[in-house]
Amino acid sequence: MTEEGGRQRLLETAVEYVAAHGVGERSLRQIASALGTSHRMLIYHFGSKEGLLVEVVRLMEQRQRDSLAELEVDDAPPGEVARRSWARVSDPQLWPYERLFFEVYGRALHGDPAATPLLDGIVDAWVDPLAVSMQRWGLTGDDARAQARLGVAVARGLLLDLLATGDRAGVDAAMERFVALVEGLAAGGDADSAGRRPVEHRCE
Amino acid sequence: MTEEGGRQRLLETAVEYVAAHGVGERSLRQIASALGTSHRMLIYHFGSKEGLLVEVVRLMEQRQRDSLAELEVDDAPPGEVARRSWARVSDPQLWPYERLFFEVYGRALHGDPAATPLLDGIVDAWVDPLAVSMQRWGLTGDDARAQARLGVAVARGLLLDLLATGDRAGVDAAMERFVALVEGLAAGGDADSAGRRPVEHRCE
DNA sequence: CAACGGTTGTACCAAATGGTACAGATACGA
DNA sequence: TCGTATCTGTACCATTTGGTACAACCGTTG
Repeated sequence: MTEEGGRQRLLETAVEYVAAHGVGERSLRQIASALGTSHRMLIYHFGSKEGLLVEVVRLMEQRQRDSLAELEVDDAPPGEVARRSWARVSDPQLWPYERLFFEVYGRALHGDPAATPLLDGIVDAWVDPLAVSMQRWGLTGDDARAQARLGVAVARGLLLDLLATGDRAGVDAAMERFVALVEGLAAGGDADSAGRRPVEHRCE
Repeated sequence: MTEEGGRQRLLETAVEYVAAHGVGERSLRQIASALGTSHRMLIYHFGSKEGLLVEVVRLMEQRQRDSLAELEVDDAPPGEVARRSWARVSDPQLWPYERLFFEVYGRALHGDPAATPLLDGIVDAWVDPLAVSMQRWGLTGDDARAQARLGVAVARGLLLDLLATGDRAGVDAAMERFVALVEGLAAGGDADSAGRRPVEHRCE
């Protein structure tokens, strides 16, 4: 009924289903019946199973970019940027989609042609805007990029941890620690401020 | 011919094959013929496809622990620990296994019973020994754990980046930056001192 | 030799898969 | 009203899947 009719709605519910149940072992028929349609319709709209997968991945990627755009990293200090991004990206509501991200990523690494589009900009799309905001904080281009790349890696690594363990507190503590490092307060041993004992102790 | 005969050898080559080609869409018959056997033999030795998967994951996990044990993080300073671990874990020779890791991880997140064993200790097994070594550097228990957890996340996040982009230099720079942060050189805004020069310059 | 347990090949199975052919719907403009 | 283009349901297809039944092979031990 919308301009593109049922296709778009079908695709969106497909993403939800696949995020919840995994894309791996599901057959067209399973997916279709969960979506309230027949596998015939999926073939009609998407041509093949792989065609469906491609669209799912594309939509997923687009959503990632959208949610990235919504993050205003304009002029906040780096630590605040990290903290805010983390709060956003670690929202339990997004977990199904992040699980899907990791699953499709795994597939893409093995060359699944339906999944590989996800790899385009999987890093740069996140690093580029972050790097810009880092530069505003006095880092040179290269250092800004490295710092941004590191930040993205921290977020993804901690997300992997969080999805596997569910240990929200432990993971948040690690992120706090990273923020402290970035803010330059860090290195040390005291619990409350996540690292008072600075560097100077190291060398003597 | 080894104590368990062909089974163990079969399993080991199965891991290699699966690491190279992905575990996702491969059928028993494909795997078998690549291993120079018949699918009948795989069923005989492992009971079912899932049985084979379970063993593959188990072996994979065991190897991870072994390679972890080989890392001597005894008394090196934290930055050096990070650098050494990274050099080890980012070795291109290991990439197939790391791809496999991510793929199986994706599966485990969606509840695949053959993959879930991988989740046990996926974080703690790495964090625990690292935390011990951190404590030796004057961090309290909680901070040491958080720092170790962060380190593991950085490694995994950068690995994800590296496997997707292949941009060795960029990823290494980000890791260098992390090392610099950990060593306390980085502070807030000073550009040139921040991720440039490694440790040796640290103290003087 | 015979008997035996561990191993392997051949042939087979029911079930499920992705995909297609074709006949109806349904809507809409001429 | 017809014609036409977009949909959708039914029935079907060849192929592949994981798994099994059964007989044969092999080395050892008796």
